[in-house]
Amino acid sequence: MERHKSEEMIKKGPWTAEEDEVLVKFVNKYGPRDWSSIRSMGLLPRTGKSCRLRWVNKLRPNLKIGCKFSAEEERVVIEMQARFGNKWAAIASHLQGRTDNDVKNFWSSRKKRLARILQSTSPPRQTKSHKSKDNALAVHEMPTLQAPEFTSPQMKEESYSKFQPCSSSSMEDPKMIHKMPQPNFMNPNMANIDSSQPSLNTTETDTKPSNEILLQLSFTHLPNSKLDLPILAESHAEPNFLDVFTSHQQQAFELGDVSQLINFGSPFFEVEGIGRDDGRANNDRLASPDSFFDELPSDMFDYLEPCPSSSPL
DNA sequence: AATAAACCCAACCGCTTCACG
DNA sequence: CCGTGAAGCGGTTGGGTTTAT
Repeated sequence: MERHKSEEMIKKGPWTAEEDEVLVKFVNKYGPRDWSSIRSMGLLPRTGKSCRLRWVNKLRPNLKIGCKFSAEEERVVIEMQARFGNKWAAIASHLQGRTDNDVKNFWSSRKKRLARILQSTSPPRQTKSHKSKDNALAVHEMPTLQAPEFTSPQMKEESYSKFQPCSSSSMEDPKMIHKMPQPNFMNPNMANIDSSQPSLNTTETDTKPSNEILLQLSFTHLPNSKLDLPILAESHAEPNFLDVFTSHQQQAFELGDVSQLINFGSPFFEVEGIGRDDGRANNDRLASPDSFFDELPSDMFDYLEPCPSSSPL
């Protein structure tokens, strides 16, 4: 296969120790910028993009290389993902020594683990004819889950101030603070929901945006894997925990098992009109990391020993 | 011991944003 | 204001490693 000469000039694939050395020397000399000049100067046959990525993910100082996420880190990731969506860089900026890639990989591996757990504990799949797409269509019948309502600017501030970026993170960028996603629950990117999926927002979404659901959060509040689980949609396909969640909710709803329905909900979001205790909004439950974490399925996260090289957050 | 499944992670790609001329 | 290139970001993939059967 004949290749264009310019393509041959660009190396791809794993980095060698020699390349790393060159890159580190470059950064030490010029700083972490002008990545494209690494190639133009003839130092490395890599694109600037590739160089930057290598530096950010592997070579920059104070990275926690080969160190699994601690319980505290898991907690931060879970909470921040619930609040802000898949803003991996923003989340990583709050975790010392972690990169967006780390957070992203962590999250997706837990997602896969979740899918597998659900699949392995689900009852035999129904036939296609029985199941049908009614599941999806019935979604709009779901009760509306409510995001915590910021009744005052102070509440909102307090909510954000819980997450301060790690000051020592070399990844930190002053711009990042401004770029920290706001809890715009109307932003489709926030929900980590495949755009092909039916929206779970019920009607009136545009009238009460701040109250609408952030459904991907529910992934962290799975029922215990030993419990009966919803019938998975199309188990030959990639399990989608949106499906799982909605079908579980629907199942509970259809069975009139309100307690199960609520328990599957999120501490951040309450079922509208159905309080956990007395029907009122349980503000004292909102955003409580401890209670939040206690509800996670025990086998979803590792809670590993703190990394020896990590400093307490 | 062999194999499959699950897990982990490095790296790439495409898109968006931003700065600058 | 507009075009362009650099940088940043999120999604995805592929391959190596570990664990389970």
